Amino acid sequence: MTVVRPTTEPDPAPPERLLRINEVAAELGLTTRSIRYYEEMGLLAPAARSDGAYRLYDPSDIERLRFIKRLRDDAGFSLAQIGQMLEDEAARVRNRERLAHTTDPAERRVYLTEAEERVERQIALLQDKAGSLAAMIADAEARLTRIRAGIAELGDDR
Amino acid sequence: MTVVRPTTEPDPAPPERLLRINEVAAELGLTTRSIRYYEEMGLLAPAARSDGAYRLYDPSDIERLRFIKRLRDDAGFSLAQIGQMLEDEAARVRNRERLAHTTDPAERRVYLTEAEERVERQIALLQDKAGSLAAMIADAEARLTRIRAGIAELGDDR
DNA sequence: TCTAACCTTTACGTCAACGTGAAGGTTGTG
DNA sequence: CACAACCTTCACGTTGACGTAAAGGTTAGA
Repeated sequence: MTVVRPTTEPDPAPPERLLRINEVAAELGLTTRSIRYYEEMGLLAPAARSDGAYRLYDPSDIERLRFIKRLRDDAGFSLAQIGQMLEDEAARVRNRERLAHTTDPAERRVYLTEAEERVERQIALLQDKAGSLAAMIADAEARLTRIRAGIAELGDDR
Repeated sequence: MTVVRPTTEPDPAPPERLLRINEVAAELGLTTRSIRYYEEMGLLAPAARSDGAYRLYDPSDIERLRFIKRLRDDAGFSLAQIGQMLEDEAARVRNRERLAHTTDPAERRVYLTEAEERVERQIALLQDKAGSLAAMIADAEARLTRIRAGIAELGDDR
């Protein structure tokens, strides 16, 4: 697999606009308070601050927040659990810095391998939850079967 | 007060012992406070009260509580959501009475059909949640694939 | 009948996950 | 440069889901 590297860099990258907290909140359907609270709890840190200390979020922050919201709303995890799933934020920031400032394959490999392990742990937790949900569905379906058997029985001895 | 053991009577009927709140709590791994709170919130009502107003729970109450606990712990539903899933408790009590006091197939059919509908709604809600969980797992697996592709890429161009 | 171990209701305390000001600084558009 | 519309950091309020203690009644065994 050979990736073609353009010899002259015409910067095809998008403008990479940083969003302020209210824009992020509106896009994700969160409140600014929640976002700040998640930061307090160590779930994320904005990519940057403006000169006047405004929080500025990059696309990966948005992704992270979207993931947090789904964990909270869809899976029903507590923020503490989510924090464990997202793992050490400080390590993430350090890794982001290192990845941005190095082209050394060895270092990049370290970052990516750590990320791989984190995602694997996430999947394990999600699958655990999905498993117990599946068990509940199976239970409910069994009850449904019993109820329908009762109805059929009534129908038989009419 | 000697308990008669009539050798002549095979006693096919189960003892149908009613449990007090602490016995129920111990068996289910809940606190008595939680059980009383669920009652306050309208999630269940004990089958009976003793002369001295002790709460007395029958097997179907235990089943219901076990279900509540699983919805709370495994699926992460709020008590309000659980209340919706369990639907109108008063209707359940009325139906229990009616089912106990009638052998009329038509009436029994009404009770069972209502139960069927309730269980079907429960299953729908659970499957909805399971669906979004599955989507999250798929997402995570996609990210995992991307990360592994990145690692492979590093391995290739060395 | 007495007593320990239950139970009752009432009521205030706690913790997570925010909501809601207050008091003031920042941005960018006219 | 004025000013509305953002943003900042406190800091206290609220809601859900209980914990915990108080003051007293109930049960069952010795």
